[in-house]
Amino acid sequence: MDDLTEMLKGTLEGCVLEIIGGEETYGYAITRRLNELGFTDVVEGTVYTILLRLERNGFVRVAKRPSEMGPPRKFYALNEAGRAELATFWAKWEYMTSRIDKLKEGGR
Amino acid sequence: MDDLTEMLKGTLEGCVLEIIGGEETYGYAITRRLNELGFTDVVEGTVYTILLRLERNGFVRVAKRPSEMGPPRKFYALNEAGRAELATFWAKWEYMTSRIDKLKEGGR
DNA sequence: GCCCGGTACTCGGTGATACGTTGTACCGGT
DNA sequence: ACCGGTACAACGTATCACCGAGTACCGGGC
Repeated sequence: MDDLTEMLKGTLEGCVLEIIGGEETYGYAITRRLNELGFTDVVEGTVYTILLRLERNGFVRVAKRPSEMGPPRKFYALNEAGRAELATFWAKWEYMTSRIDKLKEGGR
Repeated sequence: MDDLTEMLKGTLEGCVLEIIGGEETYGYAITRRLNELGFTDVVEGTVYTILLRLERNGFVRVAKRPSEMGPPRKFYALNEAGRAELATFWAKWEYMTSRIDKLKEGGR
């Protein structure tokens, strides 16, 4: 699939929130997960900027833990604000997709 | 619905393409149409920048015609390249939404 | 005749976001 | 000792939607 970057703006952060909401995890693993999901072009640099933004905005709690496979990992988990943000994200997603699907169906 | 601007990036242009694809129309009317559709915050300035971009990228043919309700209007219609671009847009949209819905359903 | 609101388009600048690149650093296998 | 995989951070870049100001055409009310 060719370039999705513009279309992912505003939604990729939501995807990361959803992944973190599912289980406590870390940047490198999140990138792999997104790649498996089909977002093959998403690179680590992108995910880390999102994670730093989430941290700065107070949506996550962070714990640094050693790894057996390399350097230490920063594990992220949603806090209360993060769960609220995730809920608004899905609400917006639902709203937007329904309108666009309506437009696609030739909705007058 | 609160701010959708980030989420609309990359898709709003596709919406405009779809609207133009339906019938030859002009900027002001496209804005009204988007507002009716539910994208209430989309303003004229945004639509005009998209239209100029479409023109610059050779996706539309343009015809200026007088109006009985004010200044002359610039009518836009899709050309061959525009129809192709619209098709790719919907392909990307389909691709992206399916992946994200899978993520939402907890798809492993 | 004059202003005002609605119609219609253009242009310059702003902010947010994903991406590219580079750099740092830990680790195991050869 | 080197290399590839793991793991994070920081810089700059491009694109896009938005905002604001400006220009201009038109009809109706005063």
